[in-house]
Amino acid sequence: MNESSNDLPANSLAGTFAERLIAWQAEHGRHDLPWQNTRDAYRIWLSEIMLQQTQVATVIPYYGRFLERFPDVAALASAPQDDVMALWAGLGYYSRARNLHRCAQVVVAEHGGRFPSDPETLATLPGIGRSTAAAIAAFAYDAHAAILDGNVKRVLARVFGIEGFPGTPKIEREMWALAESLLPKSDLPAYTQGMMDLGATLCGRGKPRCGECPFDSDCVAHATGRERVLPTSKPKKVQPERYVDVLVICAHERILFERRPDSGIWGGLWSFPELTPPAGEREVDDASLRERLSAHAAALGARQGVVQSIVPLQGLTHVFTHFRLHLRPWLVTLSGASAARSGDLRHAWFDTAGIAAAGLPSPIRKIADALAAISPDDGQLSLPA
DNA sequence: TATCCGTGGGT
DNA sequence: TACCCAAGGAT
Repeated sequence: MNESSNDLPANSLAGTFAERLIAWQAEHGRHDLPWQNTRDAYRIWLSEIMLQQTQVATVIPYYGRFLERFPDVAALASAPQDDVMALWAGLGYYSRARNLHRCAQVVVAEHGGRFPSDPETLATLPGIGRSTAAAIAAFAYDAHAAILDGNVKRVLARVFGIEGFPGTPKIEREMWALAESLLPKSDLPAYTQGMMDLGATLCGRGKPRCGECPFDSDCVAHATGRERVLPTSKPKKVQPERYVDVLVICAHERILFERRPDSGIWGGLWSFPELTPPAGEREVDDASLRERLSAHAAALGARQGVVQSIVPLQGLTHVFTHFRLHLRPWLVTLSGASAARSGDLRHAWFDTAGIAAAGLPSPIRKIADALAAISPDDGQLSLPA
């Protein structure tokens, strides 16, 4: 079947789309990002994973630190997961880091340490979906494969006037077909980079610079004055609120941390032990709350001493994609002569150096940093700043 | 198929 | 301020 027969819009642009994009990329695209100018599939793969749902400027420092610590896939595969998580901390979407680690191990164990060259095989690896597989294959091996990320969706929606939220399966199917029909026969790296560059620079979400665009005269959205409404935005809904009390348990100049389970929010990272209020009992009285806090803290820190004081710290609200989390930290100071070590593998006492090296989610890092600023006199905490 | 999964920047 | 959403994938 001829792929260009039915799925292409009746648009004269279709025949020259790739040529014009490649020419524009050579002249106006980006050529000096840290992960460009290499054919090393490891480096390309690492960048693509970090760039999933994450902007270029955010990724750059993480990418450099990561490569320095893990220069090749073998180094990453043999590293402890905790080291990987610590270098990823702050970047978000932590399942990416766990999948990255697993993927490296699979590449070493099952592919001789070399990334597969075809997109179908790449897409079977952990953390690599259809679009990421196409990007890796195109950049590293010149594969004839289409990407479909946020940039491409925005460009296609505007240039070809595609209505409807691109997150729905129907629109997404249309866009995959269109993206594949537009592929050139050669120059796949330049073409793929061009789609990303156009979407990230001229054809950005906010104010598209249509005057500089190679498709200016052919863009449906521009011709109809719909640059600002295409692509159709995601239907919004009210996000739920969650409340949680966290225990900042301090004893012997150390703080107790709890490793979060792999599944769920902040999976695999270190956080403070938490106390989720019973549903519908948000407004429990202060005394009973303190009683529960104290009991929980005493149970966790039993071998470190007895609860000496409980002091509320500055709370904060963290906004996630699908809910808002209200964090209420309590500083619990234990007193006692014990110098016992931490108990189980899920818990660990960190001093300031340990905190600095640990993989902490951003809001938890923020609370920890604020703690270090508390002087011993007014905070009853003797951690050095 | 819809939901879950972070964080930071832009408007 | 509040909202949108980024080089998406897994379940």
